[in-house]
Amino acid sequence: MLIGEYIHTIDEKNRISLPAKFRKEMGKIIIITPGLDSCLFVFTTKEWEKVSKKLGSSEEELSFLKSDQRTFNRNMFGQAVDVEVDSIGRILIPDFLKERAKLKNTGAIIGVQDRLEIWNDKVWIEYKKNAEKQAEVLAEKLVGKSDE
Amino acid sequence: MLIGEYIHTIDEKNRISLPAKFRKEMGKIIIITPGLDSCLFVFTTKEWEKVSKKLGSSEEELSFLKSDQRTFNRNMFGQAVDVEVDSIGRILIPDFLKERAKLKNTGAIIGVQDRLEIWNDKVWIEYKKNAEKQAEVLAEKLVGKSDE
DNA sequence: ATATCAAGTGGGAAAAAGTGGGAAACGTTA
DNA sequence: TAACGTTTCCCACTTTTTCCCACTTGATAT
Repeated sequence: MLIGEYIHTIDEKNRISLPAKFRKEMGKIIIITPGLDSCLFVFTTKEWEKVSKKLGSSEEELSFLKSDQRTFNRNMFGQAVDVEVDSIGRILIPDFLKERAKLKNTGAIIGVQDRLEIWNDKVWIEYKKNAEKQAEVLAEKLVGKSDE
Repeated sequence: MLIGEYIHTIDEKNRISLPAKFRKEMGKIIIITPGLDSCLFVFTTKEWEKVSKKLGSSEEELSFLKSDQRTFNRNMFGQAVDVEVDSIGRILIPDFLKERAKLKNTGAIIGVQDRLEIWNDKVWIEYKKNAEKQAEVLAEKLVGKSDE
């Protein structure tokens, strides 16, 4: 399971180190796509197959989505790239994806269960503040459940 | 069952000793996550599996399509970390969690049934005072009127 | 009281992770 | 085909993390 948060440098060649903890699980080839909330999603090839199957399959599943999410889904396929992790664990972020997520000299790499997300680190910090508040409510449910 | 309260040092390398009484039950790998009331939750891997399963990103649906789910998952997984207990019973608290719980040089480690909590010890002391008062009030309610 | 042991704390050295950059390989264009 | 810009590969430096050893303290037993 991919968990945790790391701030890493993006160098002049658009390379960023995959945190060592994630390398084994991510494997040699990864898929980067534009994500929701102006971050990038990073999938293993295996996870990507699942995702693209589900997104592509039934119209019903898509029907309840908002229009901007539909737009996102189209982009997701069109803008997806497969990238090879280099010998010391770095990946190359194409310019158009870098711009898309407004990435600059540093980025936050987040483990979210079975995908990674890459954020502009400042945007991430801001996002987190709000997420905390919302999460507290849900967390109470969680703790309650674990006692059953 | 994990019970009791201990105040331990957090050293310059962000290490804190797991109280000896907790070590056997916690095992070799533990999961730390943000908890309620700005403390940290510490789960055994087993307990964590339960918890993360209960959240159940439902298999049929892509969890990242819903905004609330994204927020929750980012907080839940992105702010969690798995840590190995070292050979003499210490764990390492990542900076982002240390900040989140406002931990300084010492922390309170509390056994709460099947998880631990790590608090800023001063905050913990304060919290306890209130908890005591509330307990008295709640006890009276329980004994007195059956509903409000 | 002293020796012993377990628990907690601190810190140095080795190893790993992260970062930067040069040079070879590739491809494109004039 | 030569010149130029990109990309890829590899090496080297720096920082961080991990591992291990040793000291301190407090409780227990003799």
